[in-house]
Amino acid sequence: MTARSHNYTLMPKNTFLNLPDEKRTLIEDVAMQEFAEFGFANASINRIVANAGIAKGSFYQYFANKGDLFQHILARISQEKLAYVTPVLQSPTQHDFFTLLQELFRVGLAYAKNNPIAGYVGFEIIKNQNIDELQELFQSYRTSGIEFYKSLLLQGIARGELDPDIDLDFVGHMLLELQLASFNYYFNVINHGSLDPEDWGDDFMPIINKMIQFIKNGVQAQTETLNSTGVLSQ
Amino acid sequence: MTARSHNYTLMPKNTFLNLPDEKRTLIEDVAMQEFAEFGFANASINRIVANAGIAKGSFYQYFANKGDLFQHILARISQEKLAYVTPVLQSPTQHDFFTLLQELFRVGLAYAKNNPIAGYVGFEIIKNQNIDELQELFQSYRTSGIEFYKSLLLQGIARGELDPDIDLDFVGHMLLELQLASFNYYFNVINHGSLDPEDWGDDFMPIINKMIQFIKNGVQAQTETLNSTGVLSQ
Amino acid sequence: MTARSHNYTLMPKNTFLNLPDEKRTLIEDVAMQEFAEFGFANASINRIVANAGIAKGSFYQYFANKGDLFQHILARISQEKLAYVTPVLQSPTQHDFFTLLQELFRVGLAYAKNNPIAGYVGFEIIKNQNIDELQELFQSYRTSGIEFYKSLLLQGIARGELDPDIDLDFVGHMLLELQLASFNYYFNVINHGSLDPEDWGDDFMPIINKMIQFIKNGVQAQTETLNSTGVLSQ
Amino acid sequence: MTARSHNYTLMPKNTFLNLPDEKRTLIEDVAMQEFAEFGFANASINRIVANAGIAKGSFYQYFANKGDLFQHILARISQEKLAYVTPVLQSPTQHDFFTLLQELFRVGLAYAKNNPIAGYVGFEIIKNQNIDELQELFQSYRTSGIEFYKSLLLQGIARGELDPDIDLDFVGHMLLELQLASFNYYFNVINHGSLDPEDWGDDFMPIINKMIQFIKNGVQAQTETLNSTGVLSQ
DNA sequence: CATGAATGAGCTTTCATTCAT
DNA sequence: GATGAATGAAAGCTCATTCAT
Repeated sequence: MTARSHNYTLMPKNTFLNLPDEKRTLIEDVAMQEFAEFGFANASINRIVANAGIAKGSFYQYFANKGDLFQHILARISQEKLAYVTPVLQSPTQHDFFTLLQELFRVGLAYAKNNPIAGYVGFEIIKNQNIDELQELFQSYRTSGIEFYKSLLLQGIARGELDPDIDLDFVGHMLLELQLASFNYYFNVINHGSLDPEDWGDDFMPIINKMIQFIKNGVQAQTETLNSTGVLSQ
Repeated sequence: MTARSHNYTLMPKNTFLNLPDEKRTLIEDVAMQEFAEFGFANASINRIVANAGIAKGSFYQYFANKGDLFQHILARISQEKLAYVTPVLQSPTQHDFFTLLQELFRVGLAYAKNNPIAGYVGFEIIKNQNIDELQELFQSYRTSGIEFYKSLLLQGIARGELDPDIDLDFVGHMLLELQLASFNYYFNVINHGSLDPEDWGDDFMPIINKMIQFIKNGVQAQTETLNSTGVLSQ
Repeated sequence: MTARSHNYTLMPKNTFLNLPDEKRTLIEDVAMQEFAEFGFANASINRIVANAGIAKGSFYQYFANKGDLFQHILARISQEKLAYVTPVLQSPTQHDFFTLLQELFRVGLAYAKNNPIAGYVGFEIIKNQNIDELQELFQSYRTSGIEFYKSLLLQGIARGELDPDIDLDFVGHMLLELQLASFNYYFNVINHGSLDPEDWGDDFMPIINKMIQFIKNGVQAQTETLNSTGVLSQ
Repeated sequence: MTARSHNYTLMPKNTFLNLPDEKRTLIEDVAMQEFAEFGFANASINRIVANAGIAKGSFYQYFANKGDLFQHILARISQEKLAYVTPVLQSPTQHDFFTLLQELFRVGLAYAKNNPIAGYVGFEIIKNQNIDELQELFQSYRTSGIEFYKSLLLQGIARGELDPDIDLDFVGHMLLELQLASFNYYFNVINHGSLDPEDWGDDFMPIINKMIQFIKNGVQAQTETLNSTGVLSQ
C-alpha cells in the first residue's frame, strides 16, 4: 500500500545524478544542444541518445520523459547562473536600483556569453511559454523573476530613487521582458544568431548602459516644459 | 501541362485563392485555431484537413507544406490589421511621437481583442523565431516593425520630442519588444491566457498608458514636484 | 465548428470497408489468426501489418487502434454467425425450449467447426472480460446473450415446460456459461486445442445431447423419493 | 558455485522462500494486486518491483520470470484455500453428493470473499487458459479439479444418488465450469466487479442453493406436484 | 481540380532480462 | 545475497507527403 507508486512516478532524475560526471555532463550537453537547435517540441530523444551514445532504455532510466529532461536542463542552467552572482547582487540593500539592475543584466549576459547554448535555451524557454505540458514550469520561472524585480522596485521607491506612482506589477513584467530583450538584441543583432561561442562579441556593456538609460529616463527629451496632461507642449 | 508545373513550383497558394470564400475562410480559421492551440511545431496537417473537412491531397494543392500555410495565415493577419489603421496613423507627421505610439499599441490590442486567436497566433509567432524553416519570415516581420519604429523615432528626434542621444536601432528593438510585452501582459495577466473572446476585458487603455509613461519617462523619480495624480505639474 | 472532430475520432472503420474484398479479407484473417494465437493483449500490430503485407500507416487509416480492429473482427464473427441461423431458430415460438436450446448449441458449434479460428476468438473473448478498454463491449455481448436466454426461459415457463421457480437471471447466466463450456469441452477435450480445421471432429451432437440432458434433468437419480426439504432421503 | 548454478536452473523460487516473512508476503501481495489489476499479459515486472520496493536484480534472483512468479502466486492461493477445507470435505464418504457439492462451492466463495484479490486472480486464471507459456499449468489445475469432481460423481452414482447414465468426464467438466460460473456470477453480478472487500456482500448461499438446485434437477418442469415454496412435496 | 488511400520513417515510451559490482 | 544501471527490441501510434484515379 505505502509501497505502491513510490519512487516510480516522482522520477525527475535519481539514477542520473549518480552517473560518472563525464557521462552525465555529456548527456546534458547533448540535450542542451538539441533543445537549442530544435526547440522543445522538435527535440528528438532518438537523436539525443544517439548523440550521447547511450541506449534508449537508459534514457528512460534517467528521466521520466522529454519534459523531465528539459526541466532538469533548466534547473542546471538556473543553478549555474548562481555562480555568476556577484558581491553587488549579494548585498542588494547597499546599492541603488539602477546599479543593481545594471549588474543583473550584466550577469545575465555574461553567463550567456560564456555558455551560449545554455543561455539561449534558458532564454528561449522563458520567452516561449506555449508548451502545454511545461506551462506551469515556465510560469514559475517567470513569476519568480518578476517577483524579484518587484522587490527591487519597492526598495527603490522606498529610497526615493524611483517614481512612486509606477504600477509595480506592470513594471516588473516589463523589466523581465526587457532583460529577455537585451539577450535577444545581443544574441540576434550583435552576434547574428550564432551559437558558436567564438562569434560572441566581448563587449555588451554598451547595450546594458543603453538599456539602463532607457529604463531610467525613457526616451523623452529632458529639457522640455510639460503641460499638466503630461503631453509635450510646443 | 505548363500551367500545372507552374502551380507546382511557385506553390505558396494560387489554387487556394480561387476557392469559394466560405471554404477558404473555413480552412484559414481551422488552421489558425490549430496553430493557436498547438503551436507551429505541433500543429498537425492531419488534424487541419480533418477539421476543415477537406481532402489531404487538396491541402497539398493549396499549400506546399505546413510552413506555406502558416506564412499565408500570417499574411492574412497582417492584412486584416490594416483595417484597424486609424486616421492618426495615416498621417503620422501630424502627431507627436507618444500620441502615435499610443495609437499603435491601442490598435494592436484592439485587433487582438476582436480577433483573439489571430492576435495570439500573430503574437506568438513574432515572439518565437526559433522555427528554423521560418526564421527568415519572422525576421522580416520583426525587421519591418523595427524599421517603422525607427522612422517614428527619427521624426520625434527631429521635432525635439525625443532625447537625441538614443540609439535608434536599440530603442527600435525595445519598442517592438515592449509592444509584444504589452500583448503578453494583457493576454496572460489580464485575461489569464484565455482565448475565449468573452474573457477578454474591455479596457486595455490603462495598460497602454502605463506603457507610454514607462517609455516616455522611465522609472526614475523626477526631481520636479509631482501632484497627487502623478502628472507633472509645471 | 461543426467541422471540428468529425470523421476523425469515430474512426471505427470507414476506409477499410472500401478496400478490395481480397485485401480486406486478408487483413481480417491475419488479424483473427493473431488474436487467436496471442490473445488481445499480446497481439502485435507490427506482426499483423507484416503478415498482411500492408504499411503500418495504412493500418491506422483503417482502424483507430488495436481495440477498434478487434471490435471489427468480433462484429464480423457475429454477423457471419447469422448465416447459420436455421428455420428452427427463426420461429422460436413454434418449438419447445429444449429443442431451441439444442439448436442454439448446435449452431454455435457448427459455426466454430467451420471457422475454428473465428469460433475460438469469439469464444475466448466472451470468456475473458478482463481487458479494461473492451470491458463494455464484452459485457454487451454477454448481456445480449443472457437476455436472449432469459426470453427463451420465460417462454418455456409460460408453456409449462420449465420449472417456474427458477431464477431467470441466474439460469440465464448459467446457460451462457454452459454454451461457452460446450465450446470449451469440444475444443479442448475433443480436438485437443488444435485450431487446424482438419483436426476438428465431425460429430459434436453427442456433446450437445449430453448438455441438453444435463440442463433438462440435472444429475440426480430420477427414481428416488424426496423428503420435504428437497434433500435426498436414504 | 555449484550451489549457485543450481539456484539458477531450478529457479522457481528457492532464495525467495528464505526471505523474511514480511518481505516475502509484501512481494506476493504486490504481485497479486498487479495480476488482478492488469492480468497476466499486461502485468509489469517493472511495476511490481517498484511497488514492492525491491531491486530489479533481486526479482530475478527470486523468480526466473513473470510466469514463475505467477505460478508461485497460484500455488500460494491453492495452499491458502486448504485452510478453508471443512470437516464435511475432509470426510467426503460420509456425506451425499449434493451436500459435498454445496460445501465445495461454499468454501470457494468464502475464500474469495475473504481474499477478494487472491480469489479473483485464481478465478481469472483458470478461466483464461490462453497464455501460451502457462497453458500446461492451467491445464493441470483444471484437470485436478475435474478429476476430483469425477471421483465425487462416481461415489454419488455408486450410492444411487446420481443418474448412472451421465458421462463422467463431461459432467466433471461442467461442474468445474459451473463453479467458475458461480464465482463469475457472484463477482460480476452481485458485486459489480469490485475488488474492494467492503463491497462484497455477505450472503452467497442463495446463489449456491440455486446452483445446487440447477445441477440437481435441471430446469425442466417436474411432473410431481409442487407446493407454493417450490419445495417438492411427497 | 479534387480525392483519399498508401506509405514508411519517425515518434515517445515500456518491456523483460542481464550482469558487473 | 542484493543491487540497480544498462540494454535494445518492441510496443502503439502519428507524421508529412505522394500519387494514381
